[in-house]
Amino acid sequence: MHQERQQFLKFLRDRGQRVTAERLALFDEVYAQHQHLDAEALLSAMKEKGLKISRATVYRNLDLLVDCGLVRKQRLGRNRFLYEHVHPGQRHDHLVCRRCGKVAEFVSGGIGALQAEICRAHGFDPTEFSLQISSICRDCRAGRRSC
Amino acid sequence: MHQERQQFLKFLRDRGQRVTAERLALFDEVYAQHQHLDAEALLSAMKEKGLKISRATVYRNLDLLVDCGLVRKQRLGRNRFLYEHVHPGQRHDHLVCRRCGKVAEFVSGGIGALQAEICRAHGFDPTEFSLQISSICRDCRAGRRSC
DNA sequence: ATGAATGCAAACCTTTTGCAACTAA
DNA sequence: TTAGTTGCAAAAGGTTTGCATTCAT
Repeated sequence: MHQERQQFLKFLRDRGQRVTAERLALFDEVYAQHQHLDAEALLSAMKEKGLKISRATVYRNLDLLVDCGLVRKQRLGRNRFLYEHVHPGQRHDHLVCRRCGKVAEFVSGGIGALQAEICRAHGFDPTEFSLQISSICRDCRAGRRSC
Repeated sequence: MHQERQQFLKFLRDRGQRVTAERLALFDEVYAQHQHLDAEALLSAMKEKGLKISRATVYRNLDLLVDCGLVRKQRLGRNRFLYEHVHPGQRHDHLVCRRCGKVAEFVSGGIGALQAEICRAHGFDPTEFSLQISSICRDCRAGRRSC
């Protein structure tokens, strides 16, 4: 995480962008959380801690963290983008419930190779893919409203 | 397609819903197209043909076709839902460019089995999944704006 | 000093919804 | 006749943007 912070600072310097309190606070918040987060959740978590940051700044800087390679941004669940900090080494993908939007993670070595192959066959970058499976979760199948 | 039309009519009758000109026209349009479509594209295609249908009716009846099992609805590309009519037998999945939203289709037997396994392991329905791989397409990698 | 970043509110885009008018059954 | 359907326009939900102000360098 210290290394990631360095990476972020270097990224900013290299592009002539500024190190602001808001950027550092957002970085910290993203690394403090270990689930998938949407921008709104991040914003209210920060406000609850008494940090002063606006919605626009959260959105703008999340995209900056994505450009920096520290954060993955994916359209998961129903309508929102979810963000998560990248875990070096261990890649995982997502299983999303089509009905309630619940997200589960899975790791599958086997699928990785097949995906890369498919990307290659269609001219897509085989190193930058992410995989998402949509289905119906147990709770929704059982008709529970809880999920 | 005649069979699908019958299926649709039966579906409506069974649920006590009505056969309207708009519903039939939308059905026809969805089956006339052989690409992924969003609601807006469908709407303007129909307007161009001189058909009278409103945006709200397009959205409402696309969901009806989904419920009927004739249409797949997926969040692809950047912001929109794309719809496609189901091809019986041959299932395919989608490769989406993260940058420009281009969608390619692929068929992979190998991945199907792995997916079902993953769904099962997490309590998700292994028969109703759909798979989506996001990556960067050739054109975007080349920095072309054309894509 | 000055160009970049922020906050605010308005704009945006896609999808959904309330309601009065219409129409299939 | 009457309950389901339509069209319109407004609302909703998430994200982006314009602009004046503030701030890092």
